[in-house]
Order: sequence, then C-alpha cells, then structure tokens
Amino acid sequence: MIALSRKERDRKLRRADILKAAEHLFALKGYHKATIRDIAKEAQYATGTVYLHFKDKGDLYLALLEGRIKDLLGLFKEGVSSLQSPRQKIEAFVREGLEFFEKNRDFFQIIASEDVESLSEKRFSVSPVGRQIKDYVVSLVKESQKSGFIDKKYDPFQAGEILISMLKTVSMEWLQKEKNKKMNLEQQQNMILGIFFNGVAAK
Amino acid sequence: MIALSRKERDRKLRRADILKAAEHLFALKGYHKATIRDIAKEAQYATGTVYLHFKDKGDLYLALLEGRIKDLLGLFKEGVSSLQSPRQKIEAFVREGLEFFEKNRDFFQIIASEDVESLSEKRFSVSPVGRQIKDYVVSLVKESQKSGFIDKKYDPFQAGEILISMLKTVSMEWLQKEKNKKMNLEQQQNMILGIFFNGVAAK
Amino acid sequence: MIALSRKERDRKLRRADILKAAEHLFALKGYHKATIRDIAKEAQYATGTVYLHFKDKGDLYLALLEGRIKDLLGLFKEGVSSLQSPRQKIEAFVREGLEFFEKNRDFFQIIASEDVESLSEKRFSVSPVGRQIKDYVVSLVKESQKSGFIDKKYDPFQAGEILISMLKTVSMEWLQKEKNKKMNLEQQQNMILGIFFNGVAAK
Amino acid sequence: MIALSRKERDRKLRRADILKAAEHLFALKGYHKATIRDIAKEAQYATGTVYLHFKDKGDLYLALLEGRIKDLLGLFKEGVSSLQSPRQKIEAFVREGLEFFEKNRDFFQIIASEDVESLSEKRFSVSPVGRQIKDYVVSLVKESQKSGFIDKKYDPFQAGEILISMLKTVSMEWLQKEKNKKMNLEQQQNMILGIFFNGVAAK
DNA sequence: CATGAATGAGGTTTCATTCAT
DNA sequence: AATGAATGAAACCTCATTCAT
Repeated sequence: MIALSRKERDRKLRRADILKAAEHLFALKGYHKATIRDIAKEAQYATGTVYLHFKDKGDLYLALLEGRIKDLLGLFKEGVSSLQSPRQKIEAFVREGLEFFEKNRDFFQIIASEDVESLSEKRFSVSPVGRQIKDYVVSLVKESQKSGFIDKKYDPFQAGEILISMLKTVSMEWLQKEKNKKMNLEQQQNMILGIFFNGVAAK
Repeated sequence: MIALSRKERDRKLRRADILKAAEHLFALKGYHKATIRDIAKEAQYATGTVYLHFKDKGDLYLALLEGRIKDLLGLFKEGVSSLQSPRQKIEAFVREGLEFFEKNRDFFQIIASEDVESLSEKRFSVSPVGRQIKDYVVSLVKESQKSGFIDKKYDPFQAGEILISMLKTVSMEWLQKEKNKKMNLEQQQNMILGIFFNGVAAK
Repeated sequence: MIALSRKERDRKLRRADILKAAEHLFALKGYHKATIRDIAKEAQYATGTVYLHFKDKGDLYLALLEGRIKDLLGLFKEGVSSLQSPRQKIEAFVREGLEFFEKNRDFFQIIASEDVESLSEKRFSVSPVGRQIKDYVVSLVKESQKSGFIDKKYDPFQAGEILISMLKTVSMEWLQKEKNKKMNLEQQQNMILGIFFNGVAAK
Repeated sequence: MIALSRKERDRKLRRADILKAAEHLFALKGYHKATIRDIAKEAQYATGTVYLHFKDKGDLYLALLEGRIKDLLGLFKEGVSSLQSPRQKIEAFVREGLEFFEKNRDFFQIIASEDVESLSEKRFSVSPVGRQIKDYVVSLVKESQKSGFIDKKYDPFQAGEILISMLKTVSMEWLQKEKNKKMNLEQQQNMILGIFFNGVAAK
C-alpha cells in the first residue's frame, strides 16, 4: 500500500518536473522551437523519459495547459466560495486572474497564443482547453444578468469573451513591459472592472 | 516602355499569387506547419520560384503581414477622411475593421496569433507589424479624450489595446462559427462600440 | 566503471566508422560532391547519426584531416626518436611519409587538394591543418642548416615547402598510376632525397 | 564576308568576357561555390548567354583552363625560340612561368588546385589539362639529359613533375603572402633553378 | 541571338519518436 | 522504469539548366 503510493507519488513528481520544464521552454521559445530534448534536459531527465509520461509532444502541451487551467479554475471557485453577489464574483475572477498571471508568467505567455494555435492546428482544437474557463465566466455573466446589473441584451457568451480578452490584454501589457508597473494589480483590476461594468451595465 | 511595365506588372502578379497562397496556408496550418513547397504548389509555381520573390520563409511571412496591414491602414484612413468627430472616426475604425476581417478571413486567422509569435520569436519582433495600427488607434483615443467623451483617466495606449482586442475577440467568434451569423456586421459594430464607449465614457 | 568505458569505446568506434567512410568518399568525390547521406550510408548509419558526432559537414572534414595529420606527425616523431643526425631525420621523414601515403591513399587524395581548399574557403583557413607538418619539416631544415649540410642561404620555410611538395608530387605519381610500380618505396625515397640534398647542399 | 567575320569576332569577344569573369570567380570562390549566375552578372550578360558559349559549367571551367594553358605554352615556346641550350630553355621556362603566374593570379589560384580536382572528379579527368605543359617540360628534361647535364638515371617524367611542383610551390608562397616580396622574381627563379639543377645534376 | 524567370532535383540539417540496454 | 543513441522523414534553400519571349 504505502510502497505503491510512494511509487505513485514519485511518478507524479516526475510528471510535474517535466511539466514545469515544458512550461518554461514553451513560454521561452514557443511550441515549435522548444524541443523535447531540451525540455528533458531542463527537467534533468533523459529524452525517452518524457515519453513514459506523455504520449507525444502535443499531449505534453495539452496536459500542461489543462493542468494550469484546472489550477486556475480551482482558484476562481475557491475565491468565490464565500461570496454572494455575482458582481463580487466577477470582481474576484478578475483579481484572481491577474494574480495568477502575475505568478505564472510562463503560463501566461503560452496561453496568450492559445486562441489561434488551437484554431489553426486541428490536433489541439479537439480539446478546447479554455472552454471551461469560458463556461465559468459565461455563467457569472448570466447570473449578473439575472441580478439585473448586466444588460440582458448582451449575449452572455460574447460578453464573457470580451471580459476574458480584456483580462488578457491588460495582463499582456502589464507583464510584458516591466516599466508599466506604475499601476499595481488593484489598479489594473479596477480599470478592467470599471470599463467592463460601465460598458455592459443595464441602463 | 510598355514592355518594361508589363514585365513589372507580371512580376507583381506572381508575387501576389504567392502571397495569396501563403496567406491561405499560413492561416490554415500556422507558420511552422505551412511549407514553402505547399505554398508554391498552391500558387502553381515551383518551389524555387518563391525564392525569386522572397528571401526566405520569414521574409514571405513578414511581407504578407505588412502588405495587409498597409491595406487595412489605408482603409481606415480613407474611411475616416470625410469625418470630423473622433467618435465617428472610432466608429469608422470598428466598421472598417469588421468588414476587412470578414473579407479577409485568412489574414484574420494569421493576425490573431501575431501577438504571441512576435513575442517568442526574436526574428519577427524586429518589425512589430501591428504597431502601426495600434498607434493609429491610440491617436484616435487621444483625440476622443480631448473632445471629452473618453475619460482622461485612462491610459490611451491601454484603452486602444482594449478596443483592438474587443474587435479581435468579436471578430473571432463571429467568423469562427458560421452559425452565429444571427447578428450582422452592424449589430456587431454597435455592440463593440456600445460597450467601449459606455465603458470608457467620461462621467 | 566498465560499463562507462565500454560506452566511451563504442562511441569512438562509431566515430571512427564515420570518419573512415568520410575519408573514402571525400577522396573519391571531393568535398562538395560527397554527401552526408552517402557517407552515412557507407558507414551503415542513418543520416542523422553523423550529426551526433560532428557539428556539420565542415566539422567532419576538419576532424578527418586533423586526426590523420596527428597520426602522421606521431609517426614522424616516433620514427625519428632514436636518430641523431638531422640528415637521418629528414630521411626518416621522407620514408615515413611515403609509407603513410601508400597505406592511406584516400587520405592522400584528400590532402593533395588541401592547399587550395584552404585558400579559397575562409571556413577552413582558420584551422590550417597542414601547418603542424610544415613546422616540423622547417625545424628539420633548420637543424640541418646548423649542422652545415643544408646551405644557410635558403629560407628554411621555403626549403621545407619544397621538400613537402616533392614528397607529394612523387607520391601522387607513384600512387596514381599503378603501373609505375617498377620503382619501389625505397627507390622513390632515394630519388627524393638525392635531388633534395644535392639541390640544397652547402657547397 | 566582313559582316560574318565581325559576327565571328563579336562572338569571340563575348566568350572572352565570360571566361574572364569565370576566371575571377573560380579563383575567388572555388569551382563549386562560384555560380553561373554570378559569373554571367560579372561579365554583364544574362545567365542563359553563358550556355550559348559553353555546354555546361564543367565545360566553361575546362575551356578556361585550356585557354590559359595554351597561352602559357605559347609563351614558353616563344621565349625559347631564340635559345639553343636546353639549360637556357629550362631557365626560360621557369622565368616565364613565374612571370605568368604573377600576372595571372586568378589563374594561378585555380591551377593550384587542378591536380586534385581532376583526380577526384571523373568529369574533368577526361581532359587532362596540364598534360601539354607536362609533356613540354618532359621534353626539355630529355634534351637536357642528352646534353649531359641532367643525370640519365632520373625518369624524365618524374623530374619534370618535380620541376613543375617546385615552380608551383614557390609561386604559391610568393604570391600568397604579399609580405614575402623581399625576394624578387629573379631571385625566386635562381633559387628554383639552383636547387633543381644541383639536385638533378649529372655527377 | 540574348534574356532571365522558372524549374525542381538534391543537399544539409533538425528533431520527434523508438528501442535495446 | 529510465536512458539516450539511433533513426529517417521532412523542411528549407540553392543553383545548374531550360525555354518562352
């Protein structure tokens, strides 16, 4: 029992090592230029070891994205658990998002391109990674529309996409250029929320 | 004289053939998976012919982006020429953008990923292609702030980025899923402008 | 320990296989017409394997030359170790050279063209492979001048070059045309030495 | 008649233009790296024009060598016409050779590699370009042996080869390094002849 | 004849993936 | 399970040669 679970735990550790290295290199060089060999080396394993944990390069990439998405989704739900109003939930979503991106720049670098890669490469479009996040945001928008402070004329899916893209856009600029740090996280949050809520407010 | 200009014209036609094929394949498969051979084949030329017009694959890609950006910028400035108020100019910007993306889906597909490619690959970051568009939008935002209907508290650069990202996001959704055609171009335009202007309005 | 050294030994064996095939093909077809694919095939490896041992084609070529030069220089110094007089050393040099060329025809074929390749291709001129041999011969000439049986009026560098070129010329003829075997190695040696020593003798 | 001969003359001029450009580029970059396109450009013709005068790249190369060899052979015979003794003829050969190489460095650069290229590439070995020169020198050696001042024990062919290789070697050094100009042409000539005649002298 | 754009075979090199140890 | 050397397909790019104008 214990022996088995230790084995299991070790396996997870190795997997995590590889994912971490992959995250770093995919962010640094992009999907195509990052090589499995380099990832393995950075993770301090042999090339072949990667294939004991992931079917192929695409699988590694997807697992990486999905793992992080799950983390992020967990944060969202956790941060929201004690909150009542949909407005507060959206506020929490934006704050958690900004914080997560700040702490996980490599991941952000990768996700920033995800939209299109997933469009252009059939292989990845099968597993729409961002979907879960989008669904979550859409549900928040719908709640907000019920509560009456987001206008019902907006397609909740579209409104959700817009909120997400604002979050991405602001993060991109914020994280890319170190200098822009004149605004702190809270100010970024307020700016996004200000524009979004005013923009979609029910009159 | 005439012979020379015909030669020149032929040369441009061939170049355009190749650019068109490249646009299609880059959109379909992405920069790395699209091969020069396939592009040449689609354009009905031999592989080597591509290299008579473009130094290498990166040069072809850049020429493609730059050409289209120039087209788009031309449209913007043309569509705006008779307009006075900055508000109308922004409206024109959004309309022209949506129209252009609708007519040039392949290009849209490519541009949608540009942000990131340019981040990760040094080679392209040299020539920040989208920069000109961004500068143009920023100038519109600044005008609007002077006119007083966009709040001066917003960083015009950031506000511009947000407007562009809304345009991209909405276009993406609109163009990706044919079904969503329940909304026409004008409705998309109104939605974007509604949210943006309300969002950033001076109180 | 043993496992490690066996691995190391295997590595060297493979490297030697490839060098041998390269030597054969470079000699047969010349640097440019010999392809990596053919070299790999002759060595019974896949194309990519060559690149596990050599950075690129130029590196392979250089490694080949340098390895052989080292062998040859080793032979010279070994053959000379028990000898006292500079005259005997030069005699040994010529004999070892003829023997080595006879046993390593492929290498000879390659070296015979080295002069020019190194002139025209910047890439190779960096590492002037023959330089060590030349330096060695020059030192022998200088010793001979001190001993008084080579006239001091000759530039030792030039005299050395001439001796080497005689060795090459005679070898070329001797090895090229099988028929010329009427003269054996010793006769060739005597002819070269006869002309050289008489030619440069101090009066 | 006249029109025809002018045409013929023009044709020869074009041919000469191309040969000159080819000589320059083959010397500069070597046979493989020099491209027909570059040669045509340097000669101020279109690529295809080269093929109106030469069957292919190899043919151009050979024609170049053969033309120059013929020039050189002409010089030898001319310089020798008024001379009686074989010794003087060999002296003239060396002087003319040095002079010709000095005036035709590009050609020298090319010829210096000829030996081997012709060995390794079947296509060129068919037409042994240097053969005529060699035959000429051999005939001089034979005369000298008859006259009694070159020892009859030497194979005249081999002795000739050695004389030629000395000429090449000395020229190479002399022309390669500008600095070495401390010795003038006459001194080079005397050195070569000194060594050669002493070396092969009949006792 | 002259042109030079077009061709496409062929070379070098990379790298995802496999498999014997 | 872990290793990492070996594989070989496939990409980019060059350039000798052809041929329609």
